Amino acid sequence: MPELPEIETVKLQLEKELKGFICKECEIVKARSVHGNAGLVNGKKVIGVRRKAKVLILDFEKGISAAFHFKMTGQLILITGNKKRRVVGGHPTADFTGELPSKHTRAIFHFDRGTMYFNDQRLFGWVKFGTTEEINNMDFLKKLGPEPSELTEKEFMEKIIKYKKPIKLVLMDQEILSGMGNIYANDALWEAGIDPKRPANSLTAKQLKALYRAVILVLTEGIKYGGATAADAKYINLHGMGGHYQEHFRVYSRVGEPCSNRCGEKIKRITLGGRGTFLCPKCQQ
DNA sequence: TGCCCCCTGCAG
DNA sequence: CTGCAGGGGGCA
Repeated sequence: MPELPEIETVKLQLEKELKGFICKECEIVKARSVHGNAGLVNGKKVIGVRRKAKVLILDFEKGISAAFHFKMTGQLILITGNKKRRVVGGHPTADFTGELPSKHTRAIFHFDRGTMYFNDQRLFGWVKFGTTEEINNMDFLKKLGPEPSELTEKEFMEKIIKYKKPIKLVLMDQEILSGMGNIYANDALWEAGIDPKRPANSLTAKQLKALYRAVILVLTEGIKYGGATAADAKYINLHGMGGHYQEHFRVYSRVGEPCSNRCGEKIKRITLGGRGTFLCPKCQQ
């Protein structure tokens, strides 16, 4: 799923595209993907688009909001009046080019100037409706830790050093630090030359500093390249997909390939916390 | 903190 | 067929 840079990309696009659109009706296709009262947005204008970690929030007039979590396979596809597919976010399924609604469509926003489809193949994602206050105060958002960019180097170091679990799991724990997922955590650890299995509290000050820089670097780069569309290059040319970070993966999904621009060792895949973990066994210690 | 689970679909 | 997928919750 989309991690912070992917959601940020969708946010930036929707901010330009969707502001001022009036939602005539929100149609629920799959009830289990929709929480709260979708009818709240009917007849209301979109006045803002926000992001908190991996959660995308649409603010409507009269104090109404809708929060999306894409989890692994969620996506939004906006088709404007001229039938052009404009804004997409999330998993690279055939839905980007196929008929809409697709079999993965879970909710449809019928706007005065276009239609937006919330698709989610694996049904892990959700959209939650409520008053803006209810959305702002929802448990999921309140439990999130700070995003890396909200911390100074010193604050980052003091926070990370408190945990003894593997550093990669610390980076991915949304209650400690929010926004990073599997791709960027893997790449940041390579960038900093740190073994993902290292207990966080065993890192030296020098390594923590390098990690802070690495985390900020890969997230910034992710946003700059419009996120990562997919690990597999075959998706790159699909219409409407703007992400290019996958062309800059350091180790993520690159098992067996050489540790490029560094030692040339073969990149290895292990499992950590149940997730695929990629590393260079030679230059990550 | 470490497992197992929620789902669907695709590649090997 | 098995294993794997950008997330996260619940359980011991």
